[in-house]
Amino acid sequence: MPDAPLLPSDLLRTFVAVVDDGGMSAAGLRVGRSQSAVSLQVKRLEEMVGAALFRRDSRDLALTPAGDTLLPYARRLLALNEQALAALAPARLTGVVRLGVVQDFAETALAGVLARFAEAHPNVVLETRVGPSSALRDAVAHAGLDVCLAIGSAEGAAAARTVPMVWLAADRVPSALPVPLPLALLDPPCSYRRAALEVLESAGVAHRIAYAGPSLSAVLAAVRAGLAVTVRTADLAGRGLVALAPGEAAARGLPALPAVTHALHVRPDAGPAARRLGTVMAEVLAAPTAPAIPG
DNA sequence: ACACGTTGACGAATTGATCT
DNA sequence: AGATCAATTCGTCAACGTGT
Repeated sequence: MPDAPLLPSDLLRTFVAVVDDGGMSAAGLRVGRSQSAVSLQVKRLEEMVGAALFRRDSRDLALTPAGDTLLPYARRLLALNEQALAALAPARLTGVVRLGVVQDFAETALAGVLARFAEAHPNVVLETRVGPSSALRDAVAHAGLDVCLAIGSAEGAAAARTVPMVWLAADRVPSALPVPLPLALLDPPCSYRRAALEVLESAGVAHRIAYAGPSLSAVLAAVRAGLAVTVRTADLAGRGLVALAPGEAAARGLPALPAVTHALHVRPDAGPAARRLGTVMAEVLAAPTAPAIPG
């Protein structure tokens, strides 16, 4: 006994397109075939199933009972086809992706992004580097990195979002801060450092740099210890740190801060694995519940 | 006249049989 | 196993038929 014929996916896709679009000409536009090719494909499918699928009443195309029966199966087969391709897609990505992030991102959302990406794309090797925004952007521009998350201009970025800067202090911050205000800041170049110094100077608030260094962890440790306050984004709060609400900050004589832009840059000729990482990170940027991603 | 589907002619790509 | 060639498949284009 001969095997039953297999229904080709392209014929099923055309069949569904004719139903959904209400005609062969429109279906042809959708499936990228001429109208006559669509007509032939429908005819071929009808020959394979041994029944007419459409009733040709004048110019109206209506499904026959056989067409009605086939339609849900066709949709399920096409959906399964898509699912199979989607299931195989992660395994197909291979290669090395070089990612650069600023320290704040390394302290917060990076672990989650790396875990999520590694689970979905186990054959991709991720090389991650932490550095200042300007160096990261330069590296992407000169092919030293494939993807980077930096702060600053969103020009040319694959994705971006703006997040408010906040004053960070130790858990039990006193209602009256010391004068001059002790600050813990990263060494320049640092957008947060620049913003903090600018708003304090323009507001005429006396201040001194109590701690400065290249390590964000050390800056946060100094704040946690109550030695100083600093400026970052709210997602760094917790574990002994609080983000002061604008009212709380104003009550302590701290001036309002500007917002900061987080920008995702992807090398224009990056490979598919790097582009996929860029998509994952853009989703993190766009997610309303995701932690802020400071630079 | 126009829109839409069908049909026939033709060409390119693919498949399968055959040969070396 | 690889090369060759005829048969088959499937696409487009153009002409045609039909209904509005």
